[in-house]
Amino acid sequence: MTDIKKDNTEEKILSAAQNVFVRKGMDGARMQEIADEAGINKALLHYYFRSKRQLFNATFESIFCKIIPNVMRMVESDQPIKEKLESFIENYIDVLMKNPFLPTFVLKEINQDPEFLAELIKSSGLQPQKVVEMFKIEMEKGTIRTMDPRDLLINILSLNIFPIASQPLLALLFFDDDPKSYMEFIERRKVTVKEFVLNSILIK
Amino acid sequence: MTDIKKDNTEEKILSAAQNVFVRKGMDGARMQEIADEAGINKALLHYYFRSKRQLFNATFESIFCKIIPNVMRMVESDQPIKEKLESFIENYIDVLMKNPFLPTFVLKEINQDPEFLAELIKSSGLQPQKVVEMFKIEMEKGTIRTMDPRDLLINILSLNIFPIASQPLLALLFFDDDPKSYMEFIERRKVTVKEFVLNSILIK
DNA sequence: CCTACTTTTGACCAAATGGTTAAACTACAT
DNA sequence: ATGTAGTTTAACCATTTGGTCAAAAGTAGG
Repeated sequence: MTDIKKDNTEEKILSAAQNVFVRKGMDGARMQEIADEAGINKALLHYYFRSKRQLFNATFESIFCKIIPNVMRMVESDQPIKEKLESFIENYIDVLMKNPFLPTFVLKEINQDPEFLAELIKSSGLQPQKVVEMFKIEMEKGTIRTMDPRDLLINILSLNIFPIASQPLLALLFFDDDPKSYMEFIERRKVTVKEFVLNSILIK
Repeated sequence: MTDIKKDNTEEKILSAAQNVFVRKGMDGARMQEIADEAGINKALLHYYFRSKRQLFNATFESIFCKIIPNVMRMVESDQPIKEKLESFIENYIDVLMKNPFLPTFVLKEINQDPEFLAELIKSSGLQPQKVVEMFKIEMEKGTIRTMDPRDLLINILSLNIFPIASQPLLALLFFDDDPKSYMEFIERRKVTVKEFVLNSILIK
């Protein structure tokens, strides 16, 4: 029983912490609010995670891993480049749509603890060089236009992430502040971003 | 004399507030730190701006206006679309490079006070519809590929802003955490983003 | 020099906040 | 039953924080 109980409350805490931290950010979040959201006593937070910082870092890690992972799947697949890119963009936008606040949160807190972030990236299995290498090879094969492969990857990430991270502003500017029609717009981007990118780089 | 002195300290406060708020965010910033940075007494902050919120809003407004303005210049110019887009992208990346923390800051605090943001946009003279209209006309003329004009504008903004807003992360991932070589990369993007966009939409 | 004013300051306050501690509770093994 | 280990809680604490206030300092005109 002991272990089950422990895991249970630890999960409750982490989940509550995610909600609160994502809404309020590291500095804006209150330990009391997290405790309330988890339905437990505040001292218990410190029992499981010693300090606010540690709780925050644990939270950040779990969120960060959610948004990052599937870059690598693109590299390992053996489809032709066009299909690789298509499924990558589509999947990625899909993941972001299901967690629309996470990109904002990550951007917000990127500066908080640089060493921790570096550590996190190292241990996350992310290997951007691999992706860059793959693009290089395709360029040598002549399937896509020659350019700095880092530009290509960063462009794709920009097109995927930014419109979601800045949703409140863009929805206000272009969609009458209606989140629903903005999300429909993002849904359509699964197609339009693919077209935009492929039109730019594909050699026919 | 009265007015000059007043403007002076008010400016000092605003400038100090910008530094601190941009570094620490709304919640992380301390009134005392802002006062120190401005070299004045903390009570004076409340004398000029009644509350932290008001000081923050004033700060946000002044920063927001810095990054937003030159969208409209693109519309009003009478160059052909290709040149319009080229100079827009180049100018915009240039502005962002000179204020690399501002995009992060705006993204961070976009959620803080939605009504205030809406007010701000209204009074800022921003008219995204105008830009959208312009793109539509060009598509009808057949100079650029047909697509949702909002997509086009948002794509360009994404490609310009995101790489700067997420500098700390991207520099860590692709540039050995060396800010200098990352900024050189951004400088090169003045050219490569133009190519990327024009390649995608221009009809030759 | 005096007066009316604005600007600036130091001292102060109540509330909030992250964190601690000692006691109570739980479940299991002996 | 009793002891023991981990878990949970209420009460508490030191510090920080945004904000106030009355008095001092500065300023300009009469």
